Formats: sequence, structure tokens, C-alpha cells
Amino acid sequence: MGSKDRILRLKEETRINILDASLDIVKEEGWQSLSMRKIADKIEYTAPIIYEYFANKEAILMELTRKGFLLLAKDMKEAKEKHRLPAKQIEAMWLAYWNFAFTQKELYQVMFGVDVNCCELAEIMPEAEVPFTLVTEVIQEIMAPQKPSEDDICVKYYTYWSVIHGLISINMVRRTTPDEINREILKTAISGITRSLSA
Amino acid sequence: MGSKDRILRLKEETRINILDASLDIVKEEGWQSLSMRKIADKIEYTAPIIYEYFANKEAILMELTRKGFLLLAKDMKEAKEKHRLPAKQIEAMWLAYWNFAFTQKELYQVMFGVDVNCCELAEIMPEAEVPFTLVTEVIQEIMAPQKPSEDDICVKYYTYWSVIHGLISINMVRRTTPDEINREILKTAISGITRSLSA
DNA sequence: TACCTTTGCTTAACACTGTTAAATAAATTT
DNA sequence: AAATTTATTTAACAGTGTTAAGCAAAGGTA
Repeated sequence: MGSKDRILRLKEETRINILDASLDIVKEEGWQSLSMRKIADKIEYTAPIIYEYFANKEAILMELTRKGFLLLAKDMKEAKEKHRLPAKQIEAMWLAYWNFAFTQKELYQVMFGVDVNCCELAEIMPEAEVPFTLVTEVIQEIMAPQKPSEDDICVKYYTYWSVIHGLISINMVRRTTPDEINREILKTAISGITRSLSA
Repeated sequence: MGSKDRILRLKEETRINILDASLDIVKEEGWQSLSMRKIADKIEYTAPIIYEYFANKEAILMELTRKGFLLLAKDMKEAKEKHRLPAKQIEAMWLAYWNFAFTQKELYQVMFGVDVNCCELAEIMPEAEVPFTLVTEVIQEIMAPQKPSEDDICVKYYTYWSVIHGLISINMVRRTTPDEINREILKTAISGITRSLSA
């Protein structure tokens, strides 16, 4: 009896519908306003039936991160296969990673726990600029002989910041890296960038 | 009449109490479970009086990020003043930044929108490891002449990842950096790390 | 055909959340 | 002592995730 198959296929379909609806809502209104009732509305059911497909809301997010990792892996793999030189492969893969983060912004957010906070923090909170000025003063000092533009200094600051903040974030969402390794990454990264200032 | 002053002082005190209680709760149970009623419980009031001190919950979080930035700035300033050499100053400041992130973990989280997700993602989700293996394979290939240890390769991978993920996070929580600057940071950072592989 | 059982789905409810308005108790001023 | 202002609470609204109970339609069995 093929009707069993048809029913199973329908079940698999609404499972996918739930995931699609969730991602749609997130793309329209952000992660904050994703609710079980809204998902149910979109798939034209009521909230409780979602629990026949997923244990809870967390399970939906988990499945979306899984889908995200699969997509990311696919993109990176394809980028890699477009090149032969190892150095080019690495660059292509990380550029694919970068592009994925912004074309699949919502997936990236749930995968790596990045909030989409307020936008113009520096404008409504001057205190947030102090660390920036503290560091850029010194960068300016070191780079003085080369007469750098404001943008040059900005680039250097964000290079420092991104590597450090990135390392911190990674360690916060999953503290898997041993501390000695972190210290080594941190120190060599900082001194590497610092060297690049007077180059 | 000094009673007015005393009352104002008391008001300021419960304002501080609200902030302290909030941070305490977060340290004990995480950002997710911070609620107005829990704060009220801790300061031995009921929830609505909090709204006489803060417009809403968001305002409390904002004030905590402000406090966070002040503390971070103080730490970095002190670190800077301990050195005379610019390069040393920069290293000291970023190390202070690093230390702040972990000693004041909860403040850092609300300041930069870092979620505290599940811990052992790779164990319950093998897909999450594919990007890692994809890249480390190539790193291994490039570094082969130096016969690197697993840790050596790990360090390089996390160096790549942290700078890229950091740059992405920064751009997601506040998209203030122009796109050309991002591209420049990204490209030079990647090629810089790649060069360091065969050094 | 009539009954029974299973399935699919909804309604109702619980315990929370942030937030606001109304009611009440306490303190101050007149 | 009465009136008014201030401080605080209770009650309520609309929303959240989640579970249990109820119903209605479909399937199988006699």
C-alpha cells in the first residue's frame, strides 16, 4: 500500500515547511520575533502540531544550524575545487566563508551565536569609543613616518580588533581550544599586525 | 532640608541595586533567564517599580554595556600607562582587552552581542567539523616541509577563523565599516597568515 | 452497515515573559 | 486632622514555549 509512503512524504514535506517558514520569519523580522505560533500561522496549522516534528523550539534552531553547516561546507568545497595552488585554495575557502556569512546572514547568526544588536552604538554612547581612540593614538604614533590616512589607521585597528574579538567569541560559544593555544594565537597575531604597521 | 538629598541618595542606591542584581542574576543563570520579576525579587520589590528607574529592560542592558565600556577603557588605559614603547603599549592594551572579556564575561557578552550557546556542538553535530577539515587539510599540505604537529595546524586554523569571524561579527552587530576597508583587512589578514605558514 | 480504534488537529490551559493601569498604603504638606 | 502627594503593590494585557485534553475524521474489523 503506497498510501503509507504518500503520508510519509507529506509528513516530510511539512517538516521542511516548518524549517522554511522559520527561516522566512527570521529573514523578515529577525531571530527575536520567531515564535512557535508565527511558524504555525505560516504553515497554516496551530502551534502544537509543530511538536510532532520537533521536540521544541531549540530543535528547530539546531536543525537550521545543521543545514547552515552543510551549505557552508558545500560553498567552501566548491571554492576549493576551483583552484590548484594551496594558498589560493585557502583564500578562496575563506572568501566563500565570508560570503556565506552575509548572503546567509540569518543562518550564520544562529550557527555562531551573533546577536543583531542596535546599530549606532557609538552615537548614543560615547564611552564605546574610548578603546578605539586609546589604540588608534598609538597606531598613529607608530605609523607616523608613513603619514597614514584615517582609513589606514582604521584598517589596522579593525584588524587587531577582529582577530581578538573573533578569538574571544569562538572561545565563548564553545570553549574547546586549550588556553595555551589561544595565548599563542593571540600573541603572534598581535605582534604580526604590529610589525605590519611599520612596513 | 537635607531629607530631599537623603531620598535622592536612596533612589540612586536602588538604581545601582537594580544594576547589581541584574548582573548577579546573569552571572548565576545567564542572560537568557534575566527577567524583571527576578530582578525585583532580588532587590525585594515588585517588578513595576523598576520602571521608575529604567524605561524598560533594554535600558538596563544599555546601562550595563555603558558600565562595561567604562571598565574596559579603564583597564586598557592602565595597561597602556605601564609601558613606554608603543608596540608594548598596544600589546598590553589588547591583552587587557582579552582579560576583560573573560573576567567580565557577562559584560562582554552584552556589549558585543555574543550568545552563550551549547558547548559541545561538534560532538552532537559532525557537520560542524567539515569546514575545519577542509581548511586544515590544505594547511597541512602547505606546512608539510616543517612537519607540523596537530597543535601547530590547529593554531593556524584558529588564527584564520578568528580574524574572519571577528570581522564578520563586528560588521553584523554594527555595520559601520565601509566594505572596501573590510575587503582590505580580510585579504591582507589572510595572505599574512598564509605567508606565516611557510615561515 | 455498525462499531471500534487510530490518526490529525484544535482548543484550553499552565507557567512564564515584558509592560501598563488601577488600587492602596504610607508619608508629607496644608 | 484633613488633604495631597509619593511609594509600592495588585491586577491585568498581550505575548512567549509547552503540554494535556478533547474532538472529528479516517481506517480497519465484525
